[in-house]
Amino acid sequence: MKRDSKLSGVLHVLLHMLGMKGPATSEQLAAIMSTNPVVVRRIMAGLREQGFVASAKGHGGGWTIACDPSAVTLADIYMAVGEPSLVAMGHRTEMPGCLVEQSVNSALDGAFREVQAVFQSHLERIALAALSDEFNRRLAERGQTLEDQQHA
Amino acid sequence: MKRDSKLSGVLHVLLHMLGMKGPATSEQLAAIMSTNPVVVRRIMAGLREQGFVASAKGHGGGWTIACDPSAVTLADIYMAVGEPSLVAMGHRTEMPGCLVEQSVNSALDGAFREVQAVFQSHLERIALAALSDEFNRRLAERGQTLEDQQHA
DNA sequence: TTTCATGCAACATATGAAGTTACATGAAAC
DNA sequence: GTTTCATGTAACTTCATATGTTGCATGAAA
Repeated sequence: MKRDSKLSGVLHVLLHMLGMKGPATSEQLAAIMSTNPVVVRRIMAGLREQGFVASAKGHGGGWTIACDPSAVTLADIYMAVGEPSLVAMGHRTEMPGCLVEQSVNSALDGAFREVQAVFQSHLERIALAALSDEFNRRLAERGQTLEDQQHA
Repeated sequence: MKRDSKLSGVLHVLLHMLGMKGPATSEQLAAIMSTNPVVVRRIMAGLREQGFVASAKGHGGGWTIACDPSAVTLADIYMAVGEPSLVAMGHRTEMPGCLVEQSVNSALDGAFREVQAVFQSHLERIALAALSDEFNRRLAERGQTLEDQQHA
């Protein structure tokens, strides 16, 4: 299965934005993620709807953080990017008339539901600010500056 | 992402086999799963390697259960079909030189690892026989016979 | 009014699971 | 022993879908 990397991508972008002063354009963010500006806008649209970031058109426009990073968790971001399904496994048919398949599906669905709940509760425990702190710890460990990373 | 349904499919097949007397051909099992005999053989190959089923060529050949269903868990079957990744999410790049991405990846990987462990431990708690019992309970509830289901 | 930026729809590409075809191998029936 | 039936497997095709791309509309600042 092709894995969904929206959450990974948007977190990457957000952490970079936390280390920048002014607004960042989609083009700048796309360069950081090695992708296309349109992809950035697409992913950020969900965050804008939830008020985590703001966007501005025209000269000097771009994206800015519009929330308190210590009050927003990875679970919030996950939901903002559309809650892409964590689970890569599924059923052969979704409407089984076969009782065997019903038994199998209900057993597996139980596991899938548990797993999805564990995942979201794990993400709830991590604030954006905590991720940012973790990054700064790594930065200090290497003796690098923030600037070094904006172009990595 | 296209979801992997090997585990769901093979469990469906195994439960049907538990309710059959003689060997079942790939063609019969494929009919039950509404798929192609080759797909059945491909999935069953892993189970044969682990000794959970046996196969025989020629007249009267086919697949038979070769294990004690109460001693084999869904986790065993999951491993036998190749441990397809449970997680449908991933990273943008697997070898990030960027420290931001490293921080993001390590946070998400933590969640993914936890989730995968929870999943497998959930499966370990369900024996094949338990699934089969569950099926028979549903069957009785409906007042049907096993035969009805072999053709559903 | 020109330039820069987002907003968004429509289309293109790439990846991987599942389906399919073709043929080799080997066992039972005759 | 040869015909029939079944698995074993490689190679190829199909299909779903995440991501990438193009094109154009909208609106703000210079």
